[in-house]
Amino acid sequence: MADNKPPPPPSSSKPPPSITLPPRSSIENLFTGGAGASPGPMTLVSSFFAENDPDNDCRSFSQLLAGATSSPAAVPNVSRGFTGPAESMGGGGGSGEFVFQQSRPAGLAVSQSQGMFTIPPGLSPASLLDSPGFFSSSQGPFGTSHQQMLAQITAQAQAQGQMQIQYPSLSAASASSFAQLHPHPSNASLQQRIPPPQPDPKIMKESSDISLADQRPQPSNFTVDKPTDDGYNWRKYGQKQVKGSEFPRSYYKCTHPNCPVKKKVERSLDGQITEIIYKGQHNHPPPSKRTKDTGNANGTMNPHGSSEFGTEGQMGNLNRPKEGGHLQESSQVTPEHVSGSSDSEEAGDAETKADGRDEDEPESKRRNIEVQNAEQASSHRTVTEPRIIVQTTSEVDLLDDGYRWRKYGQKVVKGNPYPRSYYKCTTPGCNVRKHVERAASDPKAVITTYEGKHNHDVPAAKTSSHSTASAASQLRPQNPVVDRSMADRRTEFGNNEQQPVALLRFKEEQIT
DNA sequence: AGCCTTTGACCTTTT
DNA sequence: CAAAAGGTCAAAGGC
Repeated sequence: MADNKPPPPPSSSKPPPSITLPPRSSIENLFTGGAGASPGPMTLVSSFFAENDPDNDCRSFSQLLAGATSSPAAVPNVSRGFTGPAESMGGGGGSGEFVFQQSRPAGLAVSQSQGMFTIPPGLSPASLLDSPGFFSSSQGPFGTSHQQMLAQITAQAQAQGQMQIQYPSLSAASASSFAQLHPHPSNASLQQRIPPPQPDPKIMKESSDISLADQRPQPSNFTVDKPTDDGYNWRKYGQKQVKGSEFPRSYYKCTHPNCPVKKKVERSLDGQITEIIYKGQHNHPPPSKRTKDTGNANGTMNPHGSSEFGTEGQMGNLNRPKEGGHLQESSQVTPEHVSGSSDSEEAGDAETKADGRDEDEPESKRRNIEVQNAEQASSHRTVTEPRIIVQTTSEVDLLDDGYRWRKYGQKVVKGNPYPRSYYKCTTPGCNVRKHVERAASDPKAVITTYEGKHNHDVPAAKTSSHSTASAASQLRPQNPVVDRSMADRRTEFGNNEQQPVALLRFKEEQIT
């Protein structure tokens, strides 16, 4: 503590960064709850989805997507965008319960206020990490993308001030693959930075049911000694057993003087990082010569990079000048995220306020917490609750969740030229379904809604592969839609030009 | 010597 | 207002 003295209690003064959805009327509507009360996670979700229209689910998503992706310009405000809603989110209104077919959004992992990214159990982290092709060709252009993605994710986390990355059960595999992919020190940084590949404990718990756990690779692969090694230097200042989690949570602070950034890391018993939550933004560049860190990353993957990205506005200066083109690219590519996510809680306080975000800080934070709690709570093994994932462009690859899907329907939703498609898990006995919808405004933006929980492991990769590729390939889904979207994204990445604004992906899972 | 981790206690926030 | 949970402090010890 002495090191940095974060202003007052972090929690109180810092507003949670939020991922933002562009302030769209529709979105607002969604959130408009009415009551001003701070919405609980559920409420949040409910609000999120609540709509009058019977089709609302669809529309909501579409709208959301539209809002999210539609105007890049909007993106920058995203964070704030949510703010509005957040306030209005009150929930109440609708509170209603959002009913998505049978599912109820219970645990919403949306980080509206904070930027929380949750990768639902069904989703393979691998997908995250790997993009079809990306991983396999880790060094190829796509590889870069992949890295960028990782960096972005991490960055967003930082940028947003608070990020939660959860990895689904699959993650293990992916993680391992990931590790394999990045055996080198330089890569190591990635691993460390992206400890994420590890399965979310919560999810794991939940999913343990799912059994993906079985597939978990040896933690050793991705287990990072220092979960915290993300390019910055951290000092552990506490550890505690958190109630909803069977795993202890460790608290880290950036050792850089005056840097308010904190990080909470949860690890499974085997040492795998199950969850990392960043708070605040670094107000300094990552230690270039991280002695400790293994290679940190060549700048390319700096996690901070992420922060940098994210913080662009705030930390713009710090932005990494050259993190290999990758970073820049990514940063460029995802300014939106950044901006959107950029809000950070602590670090960003001042900035945040400056942004205008503010005011709700406490609330937002609270909300964040709620959301998290909700997740945790929901994450119990009992059920998989629906999760909403907000992804940024870079995360597009996430669409690939590693499972095999068969399209069984398609429908055109009003207001959206793109049909949304219905898929069923092809595994016998598995009733999981998934709905994929593209944003009207941006076909690249895809909302995926999952229903049910897989009762089986992720199908092995059809093609085999090597380590690196393998993971990716394994996870790679065969979902056409996914592929398409991914393809699109890839294209984008390849071009580095498109910067999709924000890709929102909503995933919902429910246990029967 | 410096830095980091560990860990029990204390403080803050939430319910 | 009280209890519970989360988060932080700070001394002690290790590397």
